[in-house]
Amino acid sequence: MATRGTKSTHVTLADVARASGFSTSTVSIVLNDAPLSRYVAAKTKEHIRKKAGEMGYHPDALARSLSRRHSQTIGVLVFDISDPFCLSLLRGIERTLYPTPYLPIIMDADNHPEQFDRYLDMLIGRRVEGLILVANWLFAEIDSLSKIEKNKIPITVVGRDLTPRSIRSVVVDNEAGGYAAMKHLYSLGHRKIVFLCGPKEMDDSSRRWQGIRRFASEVGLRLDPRLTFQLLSLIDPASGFEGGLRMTSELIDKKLDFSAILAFDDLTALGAIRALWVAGRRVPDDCSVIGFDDVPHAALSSPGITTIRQPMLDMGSLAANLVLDSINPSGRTPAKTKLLHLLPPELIQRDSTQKLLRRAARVSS
Amino acid sequence: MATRGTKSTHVTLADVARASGFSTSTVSIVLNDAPLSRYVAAKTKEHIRKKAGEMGYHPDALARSLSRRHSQTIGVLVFDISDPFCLSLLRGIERTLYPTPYLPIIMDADNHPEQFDRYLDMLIGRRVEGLILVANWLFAEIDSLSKIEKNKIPITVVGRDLTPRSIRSVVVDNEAGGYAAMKHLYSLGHRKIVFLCGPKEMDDSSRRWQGIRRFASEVGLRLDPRLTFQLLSLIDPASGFEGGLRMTSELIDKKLDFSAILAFDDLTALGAIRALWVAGRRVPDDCSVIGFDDVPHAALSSPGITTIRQPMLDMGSLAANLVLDSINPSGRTPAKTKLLHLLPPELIQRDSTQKLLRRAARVSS
DNA sequence: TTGTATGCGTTATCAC
DNA sequence: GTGATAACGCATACAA
Repeated sequence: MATRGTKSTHVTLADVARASGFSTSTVSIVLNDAPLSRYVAAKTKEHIRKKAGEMGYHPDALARSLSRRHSQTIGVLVFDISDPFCLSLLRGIERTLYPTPYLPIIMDADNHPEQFDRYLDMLIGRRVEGLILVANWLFAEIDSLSKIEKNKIPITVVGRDLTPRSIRSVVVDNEAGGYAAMKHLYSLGHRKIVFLCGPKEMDDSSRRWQGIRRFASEVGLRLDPRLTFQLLSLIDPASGFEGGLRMTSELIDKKLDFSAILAFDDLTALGAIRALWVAGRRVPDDCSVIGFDDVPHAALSSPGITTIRQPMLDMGSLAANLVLDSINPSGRTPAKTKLLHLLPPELIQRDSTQKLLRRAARVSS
Repeated sequence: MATRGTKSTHVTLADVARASGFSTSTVSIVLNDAPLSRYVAAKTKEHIRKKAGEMGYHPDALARSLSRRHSQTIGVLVFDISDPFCLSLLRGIERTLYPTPYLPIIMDADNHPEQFDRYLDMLIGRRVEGLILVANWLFAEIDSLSKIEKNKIPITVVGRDLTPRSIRSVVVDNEAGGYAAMKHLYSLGHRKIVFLCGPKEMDDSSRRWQGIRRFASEVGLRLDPRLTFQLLSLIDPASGFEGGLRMTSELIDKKLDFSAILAFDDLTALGAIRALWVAGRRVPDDCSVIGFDDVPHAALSSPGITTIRQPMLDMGSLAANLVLDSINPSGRTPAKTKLLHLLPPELIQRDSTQKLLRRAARVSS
């Protein structure tokens, strides 16, 4: 009475078995190149393979996972995929996972915490064996993460230090980055430097700021509080641009003297450059600007933006390797058990910064 | 002997049933709010729900799909996720799918055809009920698509017209876009216009070119072949920038006279702007530049780039709706059955184009 | 109002 | 060398 439905259903193992005249077990063994297939006659194998190909058989991954009790998938939950920051990160993850049997499943929370939660549930429901969280900017809803801990899914977050909650984290060394940015500007001769800091709730921002101050104090430079600004915490993460634009415009209106801008990130730098452009000031001739992150954007602007690169490809790769390793601990894990993974940033020199010209007075006359 | 393993396995329906003292069916019915749950005592429901919550029960989506014979997933296969073009597209897809029970599974082929194929197989293997292909740039491997047709999975491609292969396609009206771009430049007074066309293999490019010529012939403008360039087909899609940069530099070296550049896309426009910047020419004062696409980038440059926007959010949304609709045909499908969906582009005026100034002679002296 | 039995497509354990 | 058969976790028709 059953199974005669040729409706819209997929070709199954049983179908192939029937068509090839062998049992499902044999077919399964052959098609998977299982150890036992060594004992299967070459002819049989060939025949089965051919038949399966003809029929367009695609093994049902769901059923397979159920049976094998592994899904062979790793969830990648991105808080905001439109953040240029995470693109290379995804690439790093994918490239690392590609040669393995693990499949990344990418979900994007679109900046909505509820969505983040829902997708997290779905990922758990799909029995991902590991989880990579790409957390950028504000991302407060860590409560939901308790679920994960309950389900003992190995997890790694990248882009945010969650070690206080004992979650393994991969982040760039923001302090070193801030230090490097400041050092770069200083060594070019800049002293009157504007700081466009990120929202204060943001850990990244304060770390970078620490690095900046460390360098300043090392060389005995006083940071002018009148030149220090702070972005409001914005709901829309892309509005670093708006922030940079607004702050810089105000700065120009106030007719304060400065020769360089150190922006919290590249988007903010882009906003600052826009403000300068509107005011008719040229970068880098009239003012140097340095950013942070090295988003794809930074290289494509004119002038190209000097920035502190986060090694995003590497960070993605590392995150992927970390979860892979905690899924099946390979060999003796060197120091992979440690919680915080701090990657070194890199100064990328482009055209938006240059040596301070002799003439010191550059107040907008 | 069995099932007593408290290893690292998940909480199952049976576990909840055992713990709550009811049968798996009752638990299943309650937890799914199935029709039959109307007849279950309120107390029972509450008890079961509470228990399930406490135990951290997450239904196994794999097993569920198997049983229900729907995966409730839609595969989204992107040829190159780092292409800024596709970000908003993904957003459009996600937002449309979010309120439905369908889950998008995003995969990125990272520009590699083999990877594309592999992921396609995996998606089919995971029994996605629909497929959205985000095809940008060159993307020749349509052969693999025969698999999909075999499996009768509803499919929609966006960003490329594949209707010749009778695949439903969502694309911007490139011809209209080219026309609009040309019209914009012309109406600003520009006559000596440089054309930076895309690779000739690319359908988008030739359509845009058609639109350009149509406008030109309407107003009786002769297109100067010496000012017309064509990008080589490049393996790396991001190298539109390089192409624009190189072509424009050569152009400047040749000391040809021009007052505007119509670039095939925003990246190419950005490259052109860089070349102008390097040569010390200002945009838009010395030369207007118009792009195509309106990638996020375009708004953030200084000057902001005037461009022809592809309504990517809408395109994503439409694609998602189309596959949803062919999964379960809702009501009388108006004209959703048609193959080609052409969306209108929109001129976004920013700062990179302006009225041609009176002084005509602008050969680099 | 709740429980029992069966099937979904695979894999794995054992017999033959 | 190959073929039955029992899980895997869930949903559901049918019984009670």
